[in-house]
Amino acid sequence: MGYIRRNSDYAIRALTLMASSPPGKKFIISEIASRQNIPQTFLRKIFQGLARSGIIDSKRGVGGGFYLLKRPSKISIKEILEIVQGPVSLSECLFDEKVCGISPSCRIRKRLNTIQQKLEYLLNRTPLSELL
Amino acid sequence: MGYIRRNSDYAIRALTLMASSPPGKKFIISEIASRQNIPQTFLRKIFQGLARSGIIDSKRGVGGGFYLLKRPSKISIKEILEIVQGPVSLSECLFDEKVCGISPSCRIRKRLNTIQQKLEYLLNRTPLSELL
DNA sequence: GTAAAATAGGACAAAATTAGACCTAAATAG
DNA sequence: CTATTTAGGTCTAATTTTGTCCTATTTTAC
Repeated sequence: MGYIRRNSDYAIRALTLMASSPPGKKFIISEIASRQNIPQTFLRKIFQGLARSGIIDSKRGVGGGFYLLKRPSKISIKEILEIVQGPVSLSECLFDEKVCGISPSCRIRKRLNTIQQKLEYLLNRTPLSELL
Repeated sequence: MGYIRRNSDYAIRALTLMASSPPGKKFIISEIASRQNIPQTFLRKIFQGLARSGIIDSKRGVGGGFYLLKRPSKISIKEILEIVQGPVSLSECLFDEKVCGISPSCRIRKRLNTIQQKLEYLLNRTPLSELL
């Protein structure tokens, strides 16, 4: 099914579209949604989260819309994923200590953890600006 | 939430347990389930898939059970994941061509693809034998 | 050959997560 | 001050994941 859920997929695509215009340019949901084939109301909700996190900002009313606050080179895929679908994690047990009792000494945990760290590194060093 | 779902988490833990005994040793579901705190009936279903794939084999009747067919050093986490929860994939669009129309030229797709390949590599070179 | 021990397999149910729709509030233009 | 445009927030529907249950089949022991 894929680790990147539809919500973060939409987010990445929408932000990439925004990043390909001059900084500060405002976009209304309906425009992004129709250009990227994303359900409007869903994208709206995703953008609310992105706005709370400070990647974008919003302005209501006529002439309003959303606009990027951060430079595309400073926004990583990892950051987007974390905002939209939560912390990057290969396995639940890496995130939640109490899932299994043997946590600290667990060999499986240790191994998965090193893989996860490499994955995080890869996602972290891929900024939006690389996706244009 | 994590990419590794509960079913493959269970599979990895169960197989790891089996791998720490001499090859050919038979295990009954109820024993593995209770030792690893896994719901019996769920583990049974997971093991059916693993058996179909050839990682383990089963014997019915008295004295029956499941036993490893492949050597633990030859079973990678990637293989287990693929059997239990399907192909490793970072994003749906990498797997399913028809998710978005711009597939081949899509910059996002290309980038995610290289990350996915590295992830696959990492999972592939981590065999069960490393988890004991 | 019958009973007991074990898995196989499929249909079904519950819970959790994801995706999406709908209604409300704010800002602006006239 | 009203209509329009736009985002905010709550709620619902769909899907996926996780799990149960029941019946059938195979194997062994007596």
